[in-house]
Amino acid sequence: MNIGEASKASGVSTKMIRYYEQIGLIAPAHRSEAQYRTYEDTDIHTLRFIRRARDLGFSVEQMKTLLALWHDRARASGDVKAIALEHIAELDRKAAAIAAMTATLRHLASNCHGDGRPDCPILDDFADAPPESDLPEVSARFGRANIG
Amino acid sequence: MNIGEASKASGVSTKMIRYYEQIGLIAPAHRSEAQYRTYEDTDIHTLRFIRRARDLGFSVEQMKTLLALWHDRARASGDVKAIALEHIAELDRKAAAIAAMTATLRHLASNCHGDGRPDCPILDDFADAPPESDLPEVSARFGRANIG
DNA sequence: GTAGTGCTTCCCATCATGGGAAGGTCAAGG
DNA sequence: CCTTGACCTTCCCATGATGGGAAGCACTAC
Repeated sequence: MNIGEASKASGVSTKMIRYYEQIGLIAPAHRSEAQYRTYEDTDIHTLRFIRRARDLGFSVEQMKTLLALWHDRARASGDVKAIALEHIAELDRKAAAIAAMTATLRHLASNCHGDGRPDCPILDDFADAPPESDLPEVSARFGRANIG
Repeated sequence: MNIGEASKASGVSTKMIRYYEQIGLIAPAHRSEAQYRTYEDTDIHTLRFIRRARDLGFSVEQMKTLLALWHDRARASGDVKAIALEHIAELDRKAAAIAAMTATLRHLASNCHGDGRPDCPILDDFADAPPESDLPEVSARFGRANIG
């Protein structure tokens, strides 16, 4: 199976398959005589594993660990669960950051009549809200939310 | 006021102040004889505005528009509200994507006894879950969630 | 044998942010 | 007056995961 077929079968783009190989997430693919990468069913299985983990928001680093645990038949399920729980906690933190943003924005928007008049509480808030040091809020605790 | 003081007064790092100037989000600062950037209170006001918008998750492009509207005394509040609502919708989409991930992960983790035994439903799911085309789920609708 | 598709590698872009080097400037204290 | 240290300048590079695209082979179908 060439890389294009492997991509279709796994749902991982050819670009990403090559990238994952380059950074060592997956082993270098076998090559045909013409240096084409070739993939077996087991490789597709691995790629699907990666796809699934990626869809659940795991980073490449986490996937490296998960793949190692997957290949280690003697691993402790607690090790896997710990990674999952840590990731859940991280996602919860991001969700909380987003929720805080939307709550503030919804409040501001609800006070903005949103018609042709220039008066706008949203801009007023942006211009006059106290700097974050006054409120130990989300952005202070979690840093810049890289969710944009 | 030099850039360091402006940074402390606004909560925007010196690096980012220079960057915002470079990409045209803010006007080039006045310079001292020694080419040091100097800032007035009005500049700090603008930087705080940016800081606030950034903390609420707005992109640089959105901030550009918001700043333009802020400086336009004749703007319609509806224009501002539209941007805010669109941003809220985007944040809600991301929150939904995160919620879907955590729901799945929580379910998998709850079925994982998480002790020293190797049996692990989490890895089993990763290895055997059907490819995403079977389920028109979050990742398919919203693309790769860049929330990681 | 040629057209078209697929593969290869290599470089560049994203977005917002930080790190760090090399060198100029300023204020305080000896 | 000169040194020291803190500050400023510009320039380059890195992040993480992903895509775009070019130049050049390889393969397939007709």
